[in-house]
Amino acid sequence: MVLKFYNTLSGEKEVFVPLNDGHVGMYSCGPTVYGFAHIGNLRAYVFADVLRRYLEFKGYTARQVMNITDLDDKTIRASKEQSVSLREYTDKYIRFFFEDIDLLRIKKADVYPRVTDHINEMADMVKILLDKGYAYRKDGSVYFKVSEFPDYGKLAKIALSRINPGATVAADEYEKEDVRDFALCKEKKEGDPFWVPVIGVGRPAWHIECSAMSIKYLGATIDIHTGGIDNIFPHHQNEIAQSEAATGQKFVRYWMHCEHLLVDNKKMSKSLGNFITLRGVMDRGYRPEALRYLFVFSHYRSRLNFTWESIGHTSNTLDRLNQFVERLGGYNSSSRSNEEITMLIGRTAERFESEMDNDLNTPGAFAAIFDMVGEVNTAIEKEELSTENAKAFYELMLKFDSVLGILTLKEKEELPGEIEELIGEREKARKIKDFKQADEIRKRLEEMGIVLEDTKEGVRWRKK
RNA sequence: GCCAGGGUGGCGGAACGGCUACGCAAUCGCCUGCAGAGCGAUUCCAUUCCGGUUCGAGUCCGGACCCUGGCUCCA
Repeated sequence: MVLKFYNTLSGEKEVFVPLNDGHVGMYSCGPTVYGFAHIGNLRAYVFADVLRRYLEFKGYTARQVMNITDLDDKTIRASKEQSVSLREYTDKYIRFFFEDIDLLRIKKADVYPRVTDHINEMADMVKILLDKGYAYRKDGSVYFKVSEFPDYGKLAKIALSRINPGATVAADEYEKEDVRDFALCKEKKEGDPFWVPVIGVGRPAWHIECSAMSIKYLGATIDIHTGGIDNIFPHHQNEIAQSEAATGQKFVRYWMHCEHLLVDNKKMSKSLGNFITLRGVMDRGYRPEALRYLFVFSHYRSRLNFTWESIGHTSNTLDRLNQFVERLGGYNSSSRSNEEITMLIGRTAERFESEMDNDLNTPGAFAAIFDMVGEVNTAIEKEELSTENAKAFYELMLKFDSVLGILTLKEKEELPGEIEELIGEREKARKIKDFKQADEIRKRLEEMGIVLEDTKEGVRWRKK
């Protein structure tokens, strides 16, 4: 099976071959920490997470870097408004960011570089660009000279000649030589932090940070760079120009972008009142895994329409998947297996992998899983599933979940003695068909948060 | 205005030009002391519209309508 990814740069699915055998270097555009992340931002992080987990599933080791943008107009303005230091202000939202990704079971990247910790690296890079003639100073700012970089526009598929300078901005509003040029460093402003001592200009602009930090932690050329689709232009386009101009080497081999998330078919915005955060989802009583499932269930290159109805459905599916896996975990039967069911294990594993190999086709992977679930349930019903089979399916589900990250299996925890006793009492009552007593105990347990389910293999409990 | 990507059942969401994806919801039955889970069956004219190519179109071509994003330093 061949792993393929859609590369924004070529506009095609390409066979994935990392630069170094068995190892993948990836950079993911991270948060600007001036407020809570909304679920659209979170989708992009979950996408990067699934990608990374799948690379590991395939046997690669991955080194992942995600930037934290703590220096930009928004963070500066907000920290000033609240009269706290920039650091103090952004620390708060960095904490929230890490809480969110923990809740969504996103694996930690290897490095989370903060922009304010890498001013020197950026300055060095700007200096190289100035020395090489790719950049120029103008009134205290530094700009990248787009006309010096012939491939500019290739990623975004915008021809330089087609950029219409006067379309949206008045050309003479900016003191650039060419309106298409973009800022590497911004002019010093009164009261702003200015941290580019090396070249004596204002603070670095947005785009340069990803280039400088990516090169520092992953080298001049990386395998994969991820981000939201709205980063393609100008952000990623500018990253390519800066980085390749500075190093003379290819910057990114595979560009992968995640589509937008819509809410009720509309763009999320505060004014529409459809700005949703993970906390907002949880306040409505949904588990973080339900949101993650919604993300993972759709393809990353499709727009995802979030509705409260859809996340409600999602929750039900998750319950059933969890129960299915738990049922397998505790399965014990004298049933003999047959060849068909044994072959289903390998067949499903293969299907899962070939779907995922196809540019992370998670919806297809889920179809494989659900087909298997149905067949296994039928086998249980027909008493054709052996204990060994169940164990194999159980392990297979856990393996899939190492990529998907949606199952919440109850740990094999001991119940308090009191509850154990009640369950025992209820079993006794059921044996002598004292159902009134049995139902009463079940009700009491439910009030204590324990739900009982009677199955062929005996009574099972789960937390409410 | 320009550029790019889209419009699939009640909802979500897949699909090398070809064989009911899948999930959720709904209805009925089986199982169960009951409940839950599970199983079986079923319902619903699903591919935005109009033409065309083809033995065959959700998929390719042309046109229309609608949606989303981008269009340079946070408009």
